[in-house]
Amino acid sequence: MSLSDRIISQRREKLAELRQQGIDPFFNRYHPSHSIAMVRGQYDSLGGPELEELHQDFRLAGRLVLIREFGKASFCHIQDGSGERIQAYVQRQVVGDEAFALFKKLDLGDIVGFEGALFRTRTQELTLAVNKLTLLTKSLKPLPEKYHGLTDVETRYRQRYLDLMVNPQVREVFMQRTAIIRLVRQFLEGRGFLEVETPMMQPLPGGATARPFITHHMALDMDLYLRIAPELYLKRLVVGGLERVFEINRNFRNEGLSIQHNPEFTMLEFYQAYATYEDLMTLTEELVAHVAQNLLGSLKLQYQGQEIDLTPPWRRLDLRESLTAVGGIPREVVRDREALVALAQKEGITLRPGEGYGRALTKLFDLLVEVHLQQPTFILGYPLETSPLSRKSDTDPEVVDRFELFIAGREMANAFSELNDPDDQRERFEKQVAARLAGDEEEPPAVDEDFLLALEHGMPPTAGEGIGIDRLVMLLTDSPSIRDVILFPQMRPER
RNA sequence: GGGCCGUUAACUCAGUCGGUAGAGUAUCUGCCUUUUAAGCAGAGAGUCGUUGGUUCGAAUCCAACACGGCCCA
Repeated sequence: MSLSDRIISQRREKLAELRQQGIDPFFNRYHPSHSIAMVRGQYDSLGGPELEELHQDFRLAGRLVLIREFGKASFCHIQDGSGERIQAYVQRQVVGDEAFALFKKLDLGDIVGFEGALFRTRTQELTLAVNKLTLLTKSLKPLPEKYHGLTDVETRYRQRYLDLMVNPQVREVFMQRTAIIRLVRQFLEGRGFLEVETPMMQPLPGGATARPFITHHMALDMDLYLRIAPELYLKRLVVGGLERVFEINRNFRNEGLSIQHNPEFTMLEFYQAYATYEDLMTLTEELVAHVAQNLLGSLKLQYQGQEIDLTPPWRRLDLRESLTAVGGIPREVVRDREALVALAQKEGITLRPGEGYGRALTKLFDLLVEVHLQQPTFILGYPLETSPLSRKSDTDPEVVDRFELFIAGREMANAFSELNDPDDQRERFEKQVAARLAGDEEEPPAVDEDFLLALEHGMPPTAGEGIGIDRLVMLLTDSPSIRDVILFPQMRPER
C-alpha cells in the first residue's frame, strides 16, 4: 500500500470508529463565542492572575495545526478564520477519559471546537484550558509540513486553500487586496462616482486592443465575446447622464501568461464628465495616495528592494522626450519618422501593415524606457495612430490628450480625454476594421454601430481612465508575480 | 513559439564517479501533566514526472513528451 493510501485509510478507519461510537465526524451546529483574534486582542495583555479573575468560558473553533502530546495531557494549537492561532491545553483529568481518548485520535488538519478558560503557562503563553472538546470536521488528508510549510508553487496555486492554511503572508496579501479595492471604492464614491456593472459578454469586443475569448449563446444562436474592456458601455452611461461612473470587474484577454499577465484580470475603469485627462492626472495621484496612505500608513514603500515614493506631484514626461531622456535615442532620430521606423526594425520590432511612426514610438518606449520608470511617471503625448478612442490634441493633431502611468517599470494606468465626435470615431473604427481585415486579430471585426449611435446623441466632454487592480495590488503588497495576487491563477490542467 | 532551470516519501529537501533509495517533518506503536518546530525509543511508507534509448547495471547519461518557474518574442 502506498504511503498516501495508508494515511488516508488510517484516517478513514478513524472516521468509521468515530461513527461507531456515535460521534458525528462532520458535526453541524457549533457557534464560537469569540474569534481567536478577538481573544488575543482583548486578553493578550493580561497576566495570569488577571485571567484567573475573569471566570469566563470561551468557545473557540478552528483547525488543529500543531499537537504536542504527553501521556495524560496535550498542548495543541488551533487556527481560525481570523488567521490567528492560540494554544490549548487538554488534560485527561479535566475532560475525562472518553473525551481524552477522542482527542488522542484527532489528526492535524481536523477542525475542532474547544471550550474553556484562559490562563498563562509557565512560559507566559496565553492558553485555553479546555474543559470540553468537540470534533467538528474530520480531515482525511495530511497537512503540509509544520515548519517549512508549503513552498511548491504549483501546489500553492492549484490548491490555494493549502497555501492559505499554512502561509500566513499569503492570507495577508489577499486581505490587503480586498482592502485596496475597498479604499478605491471609498475614494471614488466620496467624489460622487456611481459604481455600475456592464456586460461581460459582448456582441463586439471593444475598448482595447487585444484578442478576445469567444463563446456562444445557444438560445440566441450567436457568438459573444468575453469583454476585453468595459469602456464603450461605460461611455454609453455617460451619454445617458450618469456623469461619474466606475466599474471594478474582470476583463478577459486571450494572450499568453506571464509574471504580469493572467487571461482574466481585474480592471478599474472610471469616467468623469466635464473633466480632461489633465484633471485625471491629479485625481490619479490622489487616488493612489489615498489607498497607499490608508493601507500602508505611508506614501513610501519598498517594491522588490526598490524604494518607491508615491508623494504627489508625479513626474510628467512627453513620450518622444522620454525616448531621448531615458531611452538614449538622439532627439533628431526621434523626430525623423523614417529614421525612427528604421531604428525600430533594427531593434527587432515588427510593424504590421498600416503601422508606422506612432507604433514605432510606443514599441521603442516599451523596449527602452518602460522598465526604467521606477518612480511614478505620467507619460504624455501618445500618437493618434495607437489611440483610437482618445480625443485629438487641440495643439498637435498627431497626438492625443492621453497619458499612461508607470510605476516600478510597469504600466499601471491609461487615461484620456474621450473622443466624443461620432464622425471622427467612425473613421477610427473603420481603420481598425481595415487592420482586422488585413489580419490583425487584436482589432474588432466590425464597426460598433451601437456605440456610434450613442455618441450621436451627444456625450459631454469626458475623461476616462483604466487602472489595473492586480498590478496596483502587486505594487502595494510587494508581490513579484500577478499569480501572487490572484487567488486562482490560470493553470494548465494536470495530467 | 524559442532559451535556460526544476520535477526523488503526504510536506521540506539530500542523493558524490552509473553499482540494492536517504534525512527531517508528518503517520503508526510505546513512555511522558506547563510544552513552544517538545523530548526519548521503535516501526511502516517510494511508478525517483512519463515514455523510450545507451549500459551487465540508470534517480544519475541521452532523446522526446508532460507540468511548473524565469527570461525572450
